[in-house]
Amino acid sequence: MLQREFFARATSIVARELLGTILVLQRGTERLSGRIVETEAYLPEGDAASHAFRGKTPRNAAMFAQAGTLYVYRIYGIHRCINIVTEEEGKGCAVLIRALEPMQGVETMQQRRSLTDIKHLSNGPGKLAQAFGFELADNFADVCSESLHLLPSVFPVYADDIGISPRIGITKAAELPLRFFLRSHPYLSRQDKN
DNA sequence: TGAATGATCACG
DNA sequence: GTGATCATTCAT
Repeated sequence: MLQREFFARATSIVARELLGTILVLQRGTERLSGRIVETEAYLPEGDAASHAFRGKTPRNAAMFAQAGTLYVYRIYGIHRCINIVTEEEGKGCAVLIRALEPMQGVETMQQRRSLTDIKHLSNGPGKLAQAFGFELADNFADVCSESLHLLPSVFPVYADDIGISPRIGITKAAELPLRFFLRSHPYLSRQDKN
């Protein structure tokens, strides 16, 4: 599985290299997993779109923990989003996991999402958090652990396979190309031209 | 295109 | 204390 050193690097590098890796969550006897196909980088300095832009607060505290820490937050009063903390402890940066392709535990995901179409189970940050059952209680969880970790991509991911675009749903620093995705992948939160 | 839905944070 | 804002989703 991916070690902490993997996450303790420049955030945009981590965001890019997370594409194709497999998120594994063991809850009791059940294992859920999926292949990451879309991420966004939230940089440590000068990134006005980042929750950590104005420093540490109760909500974003996990972003200042060590690399490989899970940062879970509630958005729009309804949904949850999950991030993985990057770089050195205390810098305040992370990668948002925006979409993945379900692998193991599809039935559970279908129940949680109240729908059967696999393409719509986890093609968005709020959707994948719901499908995997991530809660605010999972904030600060260790992504380098038995019950929660990432496995290397089964297939090689070449530069040509990767698309880059501005991040979605933000109003500040909206032009920065910090969203990374597997080009033409059917499980993206939205389909891009390039 | 807009409603749902509520915590968070900056400001004073 | 107050109010604008929000790294979204879904139905209309």
